Amino acid sequence: MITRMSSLFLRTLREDPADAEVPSHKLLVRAGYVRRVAPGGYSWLPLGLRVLRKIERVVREEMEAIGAQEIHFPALLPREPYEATNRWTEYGPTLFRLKDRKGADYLLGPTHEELFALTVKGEYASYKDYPVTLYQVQTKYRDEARPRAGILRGREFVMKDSYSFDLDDEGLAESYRKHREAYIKVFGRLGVEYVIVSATSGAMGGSASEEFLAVAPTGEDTFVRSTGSDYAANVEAVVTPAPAEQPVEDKPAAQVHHTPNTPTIESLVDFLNGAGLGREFTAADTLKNVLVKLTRPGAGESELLAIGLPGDREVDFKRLEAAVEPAEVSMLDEADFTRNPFLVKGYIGPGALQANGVRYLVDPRVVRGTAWVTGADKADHHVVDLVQGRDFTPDGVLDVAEVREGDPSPDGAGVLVAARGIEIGHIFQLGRKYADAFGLDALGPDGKPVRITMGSYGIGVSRLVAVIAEQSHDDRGLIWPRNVAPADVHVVVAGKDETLLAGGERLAGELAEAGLDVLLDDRKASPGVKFADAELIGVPTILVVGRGLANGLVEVKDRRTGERVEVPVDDAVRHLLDVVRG
RNA sequence: CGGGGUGUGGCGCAGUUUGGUAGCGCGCUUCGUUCGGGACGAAGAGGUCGCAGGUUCAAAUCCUGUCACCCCGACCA
Repeated sequence: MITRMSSLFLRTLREDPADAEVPSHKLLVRAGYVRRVAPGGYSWLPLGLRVLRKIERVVREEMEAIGAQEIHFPALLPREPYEATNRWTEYGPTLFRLKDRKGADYLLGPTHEELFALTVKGEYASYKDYPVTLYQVQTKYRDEARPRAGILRGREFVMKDSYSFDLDDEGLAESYRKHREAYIKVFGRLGVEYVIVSATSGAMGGSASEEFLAVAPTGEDTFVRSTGSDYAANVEAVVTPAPAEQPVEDKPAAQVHHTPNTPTIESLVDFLNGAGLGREFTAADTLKNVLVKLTRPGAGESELLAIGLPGDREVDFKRLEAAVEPAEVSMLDEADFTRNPFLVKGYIGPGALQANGVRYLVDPRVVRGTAWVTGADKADHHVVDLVQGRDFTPDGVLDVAEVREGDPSPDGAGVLVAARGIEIGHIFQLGRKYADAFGLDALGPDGKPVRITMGSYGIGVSRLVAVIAEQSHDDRGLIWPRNVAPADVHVVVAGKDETLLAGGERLAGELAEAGLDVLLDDRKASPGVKFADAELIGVPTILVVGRGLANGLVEVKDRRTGERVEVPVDDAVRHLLDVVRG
């Protein structure tokens, strides 16, 4: 196929758009792949649509390869199924809701677990029908609080979501494994640099879950990996190893000390070390008690939650939010302290919390037998050697302290290092949450119903366009991997001479004849403009038909390396076929 | 939702402090010259200055209100 730039619906921009910050956003707009129409909403222009379609094709091929069958739901959905799973409420303001003319509630689907479960329930009733995996490539809607970075994070985006339905846990594990393998193939074919990390399951519910994160400094997710093993996890999902429990009997008795003007950890440690207690204290010896409010979706009232963690750590609010999902977290205000006079700012200890029925959860490092310096619930007083399991017993463990580079890896091998990533895929073993909600059963061989177990698997298809651009560009423009490039070869006619144009046309025709997609720059622009546009657009191979043609030579340039070779015109097609087909 | 900022031809911006009826670059049209790294000359087309109200002889500019958008933070494929 030949695409002539003289008639292609394309206008490149010389300057970066004013609203773009990240490279992929700037370049996709400048190169004429996408245009913004609304906050978080983008039009796909011809070149952009080609890249999107190529990614979709790779995704479809790998889904079909594991036996998944494509179906397609409406994006506009009725409220009822989401009411049944409580997600109409739990999804919160991120759900796009609208009313029809009769006042009935609708939503624009953010993800389609409900519909898939209902559809399978409607068609299948026997154990002989299972397992089955269905998928769709759909436009999804999420009313993001703040869309940003162009199509990296829009309110409308294309997602491939698939769902597996199995009779038992072993089947689910197998479906999950197949998806995991399929995703590895997809991202491999797309040339994306990524990591697979343990993840939290968020609003979807369910248990086992892993994320595929594309490595990019502009990413919004932080993940860690171990220097000593292949352990990797989203920071939200890092599990802090608990130290061994210790006996409580041999610990010195807890003692309350007058510690004037020590509302912060730093001032407390300074004071203790000057107090002549006969030992050195560090921030890690103190137990900091942080209070937050939790609001459950649909509930009007919030409840207090106290988190106890070593004084050298902060609460990581992303980890906290992930841990208490779907509840919302907020800070306490002055009114909360007034209402709860037992909370003495800067001197809060486990004693008053538990005496007043505040749920008290501690960091995994705060195990039985450990001794702490913590607040004595009285201004200017702290207690030293308060021992977990003897002097206080928390209500449970909550692992939400910040994760630092250099922390030991949870698997015991190596230490953690951090990096940024963009979520491009997520696989879940959902379990029976949705099957329970809809009573999705199969009649077993013994005549008894078997509750179906589900998996849910997503790929951010449109986001991948931006992710690839983010990972593959230079200061001149985009550099597409072969499998997703909008064309195989970009033929630049470098000059307005009729014989050059004729030569370019002829070569383009031969290349197309040989099965390649050709982008032919037959415009009446100067060579400089054409070269610059070719580099901006980013087709991996550029064929220059220019001054050498008089001597029977054309030039083949590699967009990525900049390497150029002259080849005889008569060898050009064969040479390019070799280059393109690798 | 908290903080910061911006609305002026298709795009990027100046003009607003100090009111006098809109300008620059890119892009676009026509003609000529040019033609391997974003050419040059000449002539053009294109703007209710976000919206509403007010002050004034006169408002892009001052006042009031309002809307929208962008960026940073809290949320997610």
